[in-house]
Formats: sequence, structure tokens, C-alpha cells
Amino acid sequence: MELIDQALKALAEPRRREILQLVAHDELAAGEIAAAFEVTRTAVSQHLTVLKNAELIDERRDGTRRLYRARPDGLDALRRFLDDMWAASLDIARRLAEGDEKEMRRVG
Amino acid sequence: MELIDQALKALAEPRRREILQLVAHDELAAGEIAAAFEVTRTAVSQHLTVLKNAELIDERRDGTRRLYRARPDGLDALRRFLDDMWAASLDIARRLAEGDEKEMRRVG
DNA sequence: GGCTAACGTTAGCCAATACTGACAGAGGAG
DNA sequence: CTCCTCTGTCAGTATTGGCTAACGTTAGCC
Repeated sequence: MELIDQALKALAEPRRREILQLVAHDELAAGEIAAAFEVTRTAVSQHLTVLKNAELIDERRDGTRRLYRARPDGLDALRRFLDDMWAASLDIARRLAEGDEKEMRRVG
Repeated sequence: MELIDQALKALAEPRRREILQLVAHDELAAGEIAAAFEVTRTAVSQHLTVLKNAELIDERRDGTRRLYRARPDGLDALRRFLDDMWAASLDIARRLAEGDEKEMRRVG
């Protein structure tokens, strides 16, 4: 559950979502990623650290360069988390639509 | 995309996730929700406002009480957002596993 | 060794935000 | 109308977190 927390905090920042979308389509070096934005390389590097700690991206060394790409399994963990709440909320929506159980007991 | 941003920011807070999980299983009044935590009712009320603006919960009046429950369609929007990135990251993982295209072109 | 390129790290600044306490409004019981 | 309950709102405070600038580190080239 700790990873879910870090992953959601990571995705809560628009800049990090953009970064993640970049490396979800291509494996890119830190410099290439930084060039895509108007903020400092420092800021991008910090964002990459956050994403890495949340296990949403993978890092690979190539000389002095560091290549990043999105991690499918990290995203999948979030998918399942949302799926559970989605299913539960569908369930209660159905129960309320049919008339709430307690309401049924009280009336019927 | 604006709603995705608000929804992710809303879920980034642990307390709000707990609240959402509560109202994903049962429709509860503001007071009942607040009683489940050790923070002030004020704090919980503010969290509920954030969740409502993100369209993650629905509010229903019953006398002076306000009943809240999770919104399936709000969660579904997030599910689809994650699905897209997940699919893309799977795609690049497969490409890299088979040997990167550029690498193929350079070697082969 | 000396030099450059590509990155990460640290310190400090500032805006965003989660929290508390005090107050205000709406609805039901007497 | 009065009192009480349930709840949202406002002002102020403390913490979180994203940003920049300066510095340190590693790999490759001469």
C-alpha cells in the first residue's frame, strides 16, 4: 500500500504525468526528457527520482547517459487498486437503485 | 484532462483515499465519516469538497444530513487514463525485448 | 593527466495545502 | 420561537513539495 501512495503522489503532479507519458512511448535519456520542458534539468532529475522510487519507471545506464522508460507492472498495481474501488462503488450504486437494504427492511 | 488532474490530486492524499474507500462500500453521512478518523470534522468536510469537485463522490441531502457515496464513472475515467499508459509502456517493453528498432537497423 | 559532456545532489526560496478553532446556516423537537 | 443537531465556511498556522543555482561525480576523448 506504501507503493500505491507513492505512485499516486507521483502522478498527482502534471509535469510527472507528462514525463511518464514520454517514457511510456520511448526509452529516453535524462537530457532528452529535460529538453522537452522549459524547466531546469535539476527539476526533471528530481521528478525522475520520484517516479523511480514509486516504481513507475526503470533506469538503465549507458556510459554517462541514463535511459528511462515506463514500468508496466507499476502502472498495473494502480489499475487494480482503482478497479477494486470502482467495483465496490458500482455495487453500492446498484443497491441504492434497487432501494437500500435498510430501507427495504424498514418499509417491507 | 482537467478532471483527471483533480482526481489524481484528490487521491494523492491518504486520508481522502480512506474516505473514498468508506463511501465506496456504503453511503454515509458527513458525521459518520468524520467519526471514523481522529481529525476534526472541518478537515473531513474539506476533503469531501475536494472529492466532490473531482467528481469522485456524489452528495445527497436528507434533512440536515448530507449523504456521500463514491461515483463509479469518476473512477472509470481514471481507469481508462491508466490503461492507455499501461498499454503504451507494455508496447515499448516488448519492442526493447525484441531488440530496439534503431538497434536492429544499425546492426542488421 | 587534463578536458568536456551528461547527470545526480544539496541548500534555500516560495507557493500550495492539510489542519485547527471560531462562526454561521438549515432542519427537526419541544 | 427556542434549543439542539448536523454540517459547511472563513481566517490563520504549519508542513509539504516543486523550483533554481551551485557543486560533485562518472565516463569518454585527447
